[in-house]
Amino acid sequence: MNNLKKKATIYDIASKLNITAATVSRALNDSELISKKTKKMVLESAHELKYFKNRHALALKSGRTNQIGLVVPFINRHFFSNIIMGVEEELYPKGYQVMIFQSNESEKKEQDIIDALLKNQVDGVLISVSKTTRTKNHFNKIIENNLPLIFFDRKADVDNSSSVETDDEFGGKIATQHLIDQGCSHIAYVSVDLNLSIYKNRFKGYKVALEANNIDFDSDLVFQANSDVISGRKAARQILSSDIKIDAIFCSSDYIALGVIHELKDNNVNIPEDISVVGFSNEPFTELLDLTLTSIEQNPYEMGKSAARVFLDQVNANNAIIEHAIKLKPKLYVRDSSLKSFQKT
Amino acid sequence: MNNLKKKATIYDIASKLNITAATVSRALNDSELISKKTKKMVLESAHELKYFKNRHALALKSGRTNQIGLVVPFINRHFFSNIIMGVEEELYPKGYQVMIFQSNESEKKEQDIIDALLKNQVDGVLISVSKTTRTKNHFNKIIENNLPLIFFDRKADVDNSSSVETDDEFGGKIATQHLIDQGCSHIAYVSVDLNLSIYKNRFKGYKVALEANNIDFDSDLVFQANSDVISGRKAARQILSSDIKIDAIFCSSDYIALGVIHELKDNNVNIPEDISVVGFSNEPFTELLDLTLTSIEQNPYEMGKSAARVFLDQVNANNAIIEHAIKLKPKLYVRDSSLKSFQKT
DNA sequence: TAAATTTATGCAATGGATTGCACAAATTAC
DNA sequence: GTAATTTGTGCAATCCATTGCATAAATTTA
Repeated sequence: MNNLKKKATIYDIASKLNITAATVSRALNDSELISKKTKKMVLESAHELKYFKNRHALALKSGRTNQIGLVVPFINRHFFSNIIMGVEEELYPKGYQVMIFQSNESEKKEQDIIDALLKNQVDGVLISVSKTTRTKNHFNKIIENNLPLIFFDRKADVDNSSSVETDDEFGGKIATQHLIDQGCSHIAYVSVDLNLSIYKNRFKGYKVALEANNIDFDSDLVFQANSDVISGRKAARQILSSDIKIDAIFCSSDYIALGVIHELKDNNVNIPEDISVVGFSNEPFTELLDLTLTSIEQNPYEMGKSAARVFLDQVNANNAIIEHAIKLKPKLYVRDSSLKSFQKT
Repeated sequence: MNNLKKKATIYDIASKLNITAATVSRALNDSELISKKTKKMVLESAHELKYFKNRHALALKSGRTNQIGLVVPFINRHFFSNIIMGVEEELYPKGYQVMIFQSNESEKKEQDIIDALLKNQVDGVLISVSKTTRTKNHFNKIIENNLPLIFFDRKADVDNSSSVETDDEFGGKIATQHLIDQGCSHIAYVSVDLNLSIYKNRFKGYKVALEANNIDFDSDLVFQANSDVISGRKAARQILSSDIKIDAIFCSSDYIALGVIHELKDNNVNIPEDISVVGFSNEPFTELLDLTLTSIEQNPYEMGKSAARVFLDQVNANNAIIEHAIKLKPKLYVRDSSLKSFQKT
């Protein structure tokens, strides 16, 4: 009943050719101390018998698994799922399996996942740190095991690790510069928690751009919000109800920008004629809106690829410690919400 | 330099307690032919030494890997990434690792992935078939290896496999019924390729609902489109330029619905007063629009959980062949685009 | 042609856990 | 108190591939 075709092993090849498994192994691994004739025979037989190395035997023997752990807060976020795509695309052809885990933004879960990964003897860990994480003992464990540790998007301060991030300051700068180029000079900034480095850096870019254009920074133009639509609406209401004159709003998140737009429209403010709006992240919905939203693309796919390459680099250097700190330049996508010359056709 | 803490093995426990590894193994596996005393000692030592079973040794010995293959067309689609979440949530606590792969809608890649999975000796495969897949030899290979094969969302006709799908006919029916309940009687239907079973079934549901309400089906009200915004616009233009009177448009995809809405608005058609619009899939953007879109939620997260449970069922039955064919009921989300009583505040 | 090298292969242990079989110790039966 | 059971452990093989060491075969050197 059970007609499983037993998988071929090096012993099958060996007995077929009347040689030993050791010879077969050497032939398959391209050892120099094997005759060309034998090598050829072995490779042919291997092909015939549809032989493939058994990952688990290899892992058991070598301690290396050709698996890496990839930890993200949530896999169903556009940003992270595209990072995953990039990582996979880069590592799969090199024979690595990518094990994906979600921390759900929980430090406890993050710790558990890392324990599990170490138990599984992964060859390295790529991780985007959970928002609630305050300690870094679990990250150090990875380093102590002499495994490559690469942070992407959100990093922790861990010795001997690498990181790939968005150049958020640059993103903040080009967004602001774009608004200035459109003729805006009273640009409000709506930020998410300024304690988080990504938002701090976007804010910094905003200020840098203002300064570069000789526009005085005005702290009254800075507002705080959470990264959601409701918060965006609230921020817009606050802006409108103050007596500050404004001709643009730069939002540190697309969701905030969306809320802002809804609220402005409800108050009969013309976008972008009266007020221009720019978001951040280039979420898929930005180009699906009636009034499409100008935003900053972080290119998560490239971030994933980049993180994967850093990992490969470390592996190729025999896990020698190489600290990469890569910053990827984000890109501005100009759309209806900020293009003053825009004419609805 | 290399201060890797060697991981503890059953031999470490054995020598610490002056017993053999065999005894330790039996104690750890709760064998009945071990004394309570020994069992207790072993469990304590295991805890002390932070012992964990080596997956690879287990896999090598048993041929079972506690890994399953999960194949989706693209992981960065809202629908599929939520399925993945559901699968993980269900299988991770049971000790399974979920290996995620993308077919990119390519039959060749799908075949390669399955070969790789079989090479890796996964314990089962959950897959959503690529759109371009025409053969099923690769699926049969899985069955021949006596492994559980579970299709989700899109299935192929393979003996001894199971499936979890959306009840598309039901979805089509409730969407149509909702429009009828809103007072519509001239309901256009915009379909994607009617050769694909999911669209065929949605269409069927549409017709069933019409019939149940004594509305004659009119084939002139059926239009074809691709699942994107441009196609939706085109379909709407076609509908408007014909002299057919219409009071609702049921679109078999949210992207089509979005294009339809854009086009209708551009032609000063009031939604939902003049024409109601309903989409399908409940994409995240549907509730972010100025005019939110009524749609059908397929609950991919539950689909993933359900598929995982079917897998566990088969495993628990010792891979005995159990053919599940599950249909999940989708749910209607009523929003602005179809609610006639809707009043903008 | 014998001796010294080089080249190619075999032997056997290793990595970690499981399990059928054998056997010793403890328990029960008579 | 001895025989018959039952219970608990140990031994050793197995899963598959790798690799240090030993050795046979082929080649070169003298």
